Amino acid sequence: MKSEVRKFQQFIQKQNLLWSTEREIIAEQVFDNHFHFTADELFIQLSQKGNNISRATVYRTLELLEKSSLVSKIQLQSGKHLYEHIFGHQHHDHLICQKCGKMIEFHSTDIEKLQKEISAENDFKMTGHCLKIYGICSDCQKEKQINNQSKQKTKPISRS
Amino acid sequence: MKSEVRKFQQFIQKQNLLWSTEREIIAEQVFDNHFHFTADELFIQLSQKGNNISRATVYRTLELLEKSSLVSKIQLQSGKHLYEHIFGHQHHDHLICQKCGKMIEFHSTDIEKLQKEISAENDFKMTGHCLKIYGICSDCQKEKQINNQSKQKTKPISRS
DNA sequence: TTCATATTGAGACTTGGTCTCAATCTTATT
DNA sequence: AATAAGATTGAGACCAAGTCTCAATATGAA
Ligand SMILES: [Zn+2]
Ligand SMILES: [Zn+2]
Ligand SMILES: [Zn+2]
Ligand SMILES: [Zn+2]
Repeated sequence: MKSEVRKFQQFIQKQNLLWSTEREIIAEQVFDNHFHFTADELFIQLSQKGNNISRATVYRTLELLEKSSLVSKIQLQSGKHLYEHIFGHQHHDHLICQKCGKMIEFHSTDIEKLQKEISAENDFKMTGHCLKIYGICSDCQKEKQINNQSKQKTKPISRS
Repeated sequence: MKSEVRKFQQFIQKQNLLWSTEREIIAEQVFDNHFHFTADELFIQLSQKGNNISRATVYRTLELLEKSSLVSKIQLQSGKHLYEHIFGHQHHDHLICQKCGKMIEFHSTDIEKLQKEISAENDFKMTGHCLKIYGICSDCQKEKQINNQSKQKTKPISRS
């Protein structure tokens, strides 16, 4: 069992919930995914590996993983949600390419500090934040020129 | 006709679209709403005033209003969307109370500048951003103490 | 082993929003 | 004012993502 999965198990037990095989299988898969994924993509991955775990359980478990702070959910402008695991990594925010969907992670202690200051000024007890910068990544900027000649060479990711 | 509505009309015409009575009625209502609202709330408001405008048209017009930059859409953690009009105001971001749904607007030129720097460092052509700080507003912090005696006095806003 | 309780799967259901298309409206042109 | 081309609309079907229900099953404590 991966160490992150064990952490999740500890969280579940600390909450007086039960540790089920479904929860273990789902968590293993989540921590195997080294990129952002949707709930449904995860469900399909699990199904394809022969697990007969229902969509409801996948959603329920993702919610628990989020509560455990081992996984975070990202909202895209389209309204869709992505998940990513956090291996005790530093918190990060995202640059999101509106053309190809690519996400670049960054962390700015300056921005984080400013947020805390703004919260304090407003007598607001900050619990979290969400910062997404939208735009066009360097690859897609280049592609624009190429596409002037040969239209639409790479397929855009549908989900973005 | 409100001046913001006239601006919307100009936008519509500049795009070679048609200025319909429905678009005018919807825009008037949008600029009458001095708080954040959902698409469906707007639809109901209009219906209650006796307008027979379809949900589809409300959604279509909100999309146009967004494109015209007179209105902006805000995504909540819950996945719901709110709209707010922007009367040529300065761009702003939000502190969002997770208890009562209250939104406090703020603007930080420092944060904006840092975002531009981060984008430049990543060779990313920034087109927009979304910053939301979540937490508990000062009112709700106080209420916590009151609630220790008399439980749940004010009803939380469901949409948050 | 037994029992109380938590979890699960299947699929109905809900929500928020989009799409379709015939009827209607707008605008430009006569 | 009449016409015509094209844009917009309303009604409701449709869709995707996610939640809910509930009977069957699994878990963990005693
Ligand atoms: Zn890109
Ligand atoms: Zn990430
Ligand atoms: Zn509050
Ligand atoms: Zn606002």
